This record gives sequence, C-alpha cells and structure tokens, in this order.
Amino acid sequence: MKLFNSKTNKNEEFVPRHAGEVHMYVCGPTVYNEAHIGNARPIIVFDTLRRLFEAHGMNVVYASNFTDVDDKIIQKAIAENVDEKVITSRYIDAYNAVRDSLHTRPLTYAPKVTDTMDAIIAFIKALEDKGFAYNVDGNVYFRVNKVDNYGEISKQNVDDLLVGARIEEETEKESPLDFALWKKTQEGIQWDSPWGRGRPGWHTECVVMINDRFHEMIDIHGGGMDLKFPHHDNEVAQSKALLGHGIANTWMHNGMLNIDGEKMSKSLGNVMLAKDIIAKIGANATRWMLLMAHYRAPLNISEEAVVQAQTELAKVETVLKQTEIKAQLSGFSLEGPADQASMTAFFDAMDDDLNTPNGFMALFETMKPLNQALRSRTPDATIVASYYQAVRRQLDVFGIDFPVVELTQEDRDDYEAYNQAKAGKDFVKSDLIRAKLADKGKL
RNA sequence: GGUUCCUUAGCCAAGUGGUAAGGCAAUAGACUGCAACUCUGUGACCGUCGGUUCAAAUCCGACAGGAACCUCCA
Repeated sequence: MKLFNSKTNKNEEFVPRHAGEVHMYVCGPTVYNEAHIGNARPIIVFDTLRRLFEAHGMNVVYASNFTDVDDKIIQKAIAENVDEKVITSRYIDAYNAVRDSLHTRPLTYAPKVTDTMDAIIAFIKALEDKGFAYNVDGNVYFRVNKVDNYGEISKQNVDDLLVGARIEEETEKESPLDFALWKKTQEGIQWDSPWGRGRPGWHTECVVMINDRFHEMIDIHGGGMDLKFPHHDNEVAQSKALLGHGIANTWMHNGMLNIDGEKMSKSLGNVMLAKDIIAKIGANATRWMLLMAHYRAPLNISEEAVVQAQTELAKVETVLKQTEIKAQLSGFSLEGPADQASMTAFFDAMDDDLNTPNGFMALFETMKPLNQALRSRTPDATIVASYYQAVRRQLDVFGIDFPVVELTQEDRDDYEAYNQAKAGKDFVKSDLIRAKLADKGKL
C-alpha cells in the first residue's frame, strides 16, 4: 500500500512499525459546538482507511481525542452559566452520535484532555527541566529555536516565519514563534501546576495523549490540512525535544470542504451541521459524497453533489436488492468467494493513497457485469454470487451498507400473483401488486 | 507580504513522460404490456503563453484564476 506522506510530500510504500498492526491517531475536535460537515470528512476518510487496513487483514489501533479544555469552551460555559463539563459532555455526546450514525467502526481510544492532565503537566515540566520551555510569570512557552528542522510538516522555515510574523502585542515571549504550553488563567476551568493555576496549551495535549497510549512512535498521524501549521509542527517539536523522536512515520492530511464554492463559516451563514445532512440524506449518501473526491483534494458540497451521490448510491442499492430478490426467488445462494479480478482492481485503486474515486470506478465496473449476469436468461449462480460478493466487500470498505432484503412468504406470494397477472394480461392487477412490492421495498 | 498547494468535457472526478478512466446530466437505441431498473452507442485541442524532450495534461518558467496556513476552524 502506498500513502502520501505530508512529511516528505511523496507517495511512500506504507510499512507498519509492527507487522500486521497499524497504530493511528487522528486529531479530534474541540468540543464547544456541534460537528459540522467539515468535521465529518476526517471521520469518514480515516474510518475508510482503517476499514481498508482491516480488509487487508491488519489489526488497527485507532485513537482520536476530544479536546475538552479550550477558551471557546470556557466562554460558552460562562455564557450559559454552567460548568465546562456540561458543555463538553453535551458535545462529546453529539460528536459520538455523529460518528455512530456514519457507521464508523469504534475507536480504540478516545482520550480527553481532562483525563490526561497529570501526564500533560509532567510533560511540560520535563520540557522545562531540559531547557526547551521557559516560565514567564505563570505562562510557559516552548523555545522553538532549540529544535532542529522546525516546520518540517508544513514545510515552513523559521526565517520565513519570522519575516511573516506579526508584531505581537505580548512581549514576554523570547521569540514570536514560541508557543504556549501552559497558560495562566483567572477564569474558567483550571488546574494546579508547578507554575501556578492555569490550563495547558492545545499543542501539548495531542502529543501527550499519543505518548500516553502508544509509548512510542506511531504509524499514522492524521488530521485536516489546516492543522499542519502550527499544530502538527508544534507536536513534532515537543516530541523531538523530550522523547528524541518524531511522532509518526506517516502524516496524512485531508483537504478542506467548501459549501457552494465558498468556505464554510459562521459569518457566511453557510455552516452545515453533520447531523442535519446525515438526517436528510443518510449515512450512506454522506459517506459516498465525501469519498467522491480524493481525500487530499478540496471538496465542494452543493445540491448537485448531493443529488449525484444519491443517484449513484441508488444504483448500488438497486443491483444489490435485485440480486438478493432474484437469488431467493430462484433458490440459489449468494455465498462464495468474491470475483478476484474485481477485487484486485479495487484494491489497486484504494491501496494507491486511498484513491476512492478510482475505487468507485472499480465498483461501477463490478456492478456492470453483475447486472448483465443477473439479467441473462439463465443466470449462472456462481458468477452472480462472485460479483455480488465483490460489490458487498467493496462497499464495506467504503463503510456503505444496505440491509440484505429478506423475502417473506407474503412477498413470494405477491411475486407469484404478479407474474400470473402479467401472464394473464391483467395489467391493472399486476400494476397494483407491483406498486405494493415497491412500497415494501421488495421490488 | 511569506509558505504550501490546486486549475482536466455542462457538472463531479481519476490520470505524475508515450495515442485522455469512471460517474452524473444530455441524447439515440435495445429490453418491457406500459414504466422503472438494466444494457449498448454518442462527448475533451487537459487555465493561458513560452521552454525541455523523439514524445508533456504529466517536467521547467512566466502569467491569470482559486484554496489552505502564517490569527489555537477538520
């Protein structure tokens, strides 16, 4: 399998550090709001990657955090006059509900910052002891010029950053590039620390949560493109400073998502909540739509994109349903091995840096012979089953699932009556039965 | 201003040196009692202008347009 590594800007052969096992971490949300459709992209992309690894028989340890300490959370808690926990648990639940409704496989670990606080404080203290951090009146900053190759993930170099740095109003930092590890706070949730009461900076949380769970370098670190700088560069800088190694062999970043060609933002009033779109078009169509483009490319959401996803998905549903119905009426089994050529084409596409558009092509090129085999005068059950299995297995990697249609005795009787009415040219009756079968979703 | 990246048919979207995948929409036909479904056929001077090469959508340069980040938004 090849994956594009943001660290090297190259497609690289992916070799896990431990044979047969993939350790991956994806930056999770700050839980101060409902998940929007943009948040759904990394959820879907990395769940699909995980499914692909599992389809190859690998074991995946998948961690993704909840950032439940943040200014925005504190502000919201103050605005609603409640404890931060009320806010964070509300949106953690909402986020989990979105994950579940998108048919994602369960996370192995979903750590929270508040549950990792001791380790975070110890980590910052160790950075300070080694001279990588300094305390200014209760605020602790990371000394960026102490690490080599800062900016390796985003391909920024320190000189350019210094040139582009804005004049900062706060002058207590040694360098404008230094970032906060610990912030002195007067309001909101806070903890005791060697530097006084305060709360941790965002960049330390992820690196500690990763180290806390994996205790070594991991295989894949994922997240949105927008997190490359400064977040991921800062994670790497801290890890190198204290642990002497980077964080992940492979860094993967998903592209951003636009609505009708514009960035999604509150000021434009075009924020689409994930739960709303899932409720409207369903998990299958949502996943299909977000996987239509390659994960690194920008993706535009529009009414047309929704319609296209729904149309294409309907074709998949139709062929599955018709195959299942025909198999049951004809009394043959759909069990058996998947068509080998089709699966090879599919994995060739997907193993090439998760090329889902080409994966869909392989799926379409499997559906075509399935339709042909299904409609031949004397369907070959083995051939039908092999294409059917291929379609099902490919859909499973995409995380798209349709329940298997089970014909009841009444359904079988309806089919019998339908065919008889047609044979007797009683089209009024046959149309009625056909409509009934269609209503039941059994046509 | 700096960094990184993108620009392929009406639309979505693959393709990273060797005669431009796939899908949606459109259209013609086959199948059907009619329809739906399905199958078959029909579409691209690859943003513009230069350059390298026997050969470029693919490499290099310029220009135009767009995006992300540099302001703790995936």
